[in-house]
Amino acid sequence: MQASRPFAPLVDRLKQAGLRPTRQRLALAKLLFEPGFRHVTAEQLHAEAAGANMRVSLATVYNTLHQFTRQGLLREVVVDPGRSYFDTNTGDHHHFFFEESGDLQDVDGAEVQLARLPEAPAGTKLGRVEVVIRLQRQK
Amino acid sequence: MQASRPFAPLVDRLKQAGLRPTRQRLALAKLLFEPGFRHVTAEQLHAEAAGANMRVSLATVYNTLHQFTRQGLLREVVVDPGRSYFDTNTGDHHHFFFEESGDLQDVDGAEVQLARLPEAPAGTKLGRVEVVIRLQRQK
DNA sequence: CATTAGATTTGAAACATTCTAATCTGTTGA
DNA sequence: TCAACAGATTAGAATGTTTCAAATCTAATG
Repeated sequence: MQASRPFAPLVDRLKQAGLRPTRQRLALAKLLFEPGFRHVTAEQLHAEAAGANMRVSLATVYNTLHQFTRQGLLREVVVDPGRSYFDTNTGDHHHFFFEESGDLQDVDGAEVQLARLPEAPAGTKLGRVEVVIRLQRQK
Repeated sequence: MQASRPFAPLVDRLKQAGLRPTRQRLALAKLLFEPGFRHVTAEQLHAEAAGANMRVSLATVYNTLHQFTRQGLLREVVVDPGRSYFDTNTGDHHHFFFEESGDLQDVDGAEVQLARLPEAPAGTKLGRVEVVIRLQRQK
């Protein structure tokens, strides 16, 4: 009955992604995936880990975020020049971006309908289509 | 008959935007707006200016790009972590992003139809809606 | 043409991110 | 169980982009 061990789901998730479940990766996975969907920067996650008495270097945080992204456990969101956000929601969705605060919020994929899209130019194939809805504070 | 003077259109454009038509701003405006629509980074524009024997510091390039953006002469496009592109096309359009090369290409606004969009959350109002179509090399 | 608000410049600083080389640790198979 | 090794982690240096600060310059005005 593996499912009753506290870390088993995360361990399995890492193994399925082809990543060794090391102490650091497990700690970061815990911070990332247990609280529900989140958007974090590397620096934020590093600070959180430090706050929770997990010793993880910033370089490892970067490595881990990129590995997780490459394996489809995270999605990188680029909306803010000079800072990358990583999104734990890898499903079909888009984003509200609050320009004032720099915050991101998920928008369910069903709430955005793309009725028409151009074809991919010759020699390329369509990847992800990202919709960012920028918001300003109402005045 | 001002319109016959070579720099008059650019001078007017800057003045209308409330910006003093200084030597540097005119030189950069010339590089940006005369060849048609373009996507440039600060570093690229600085190199171009240097190549054309225009003495402009990198700080001024950054200042100018941001001022032009604030005044609606340019549009900032964020697709690449750690680098900002500035687009001289400020009309209704979206972008192809070639992940392999990092190149951007305009997609006319009419080629993308957003049939459904969520409402802006309370206290905010809709800004720009950006659609980025990521492309991978066909294999 | 003198004044001055605004623009420009250089160089340093601030940031985020990546790299490097040394050390450590899960995993594997004996 | 444990030795061996591929892979992971680390600190700190390095890189690249962007911003800042203070001194100098210049376009616009009267």
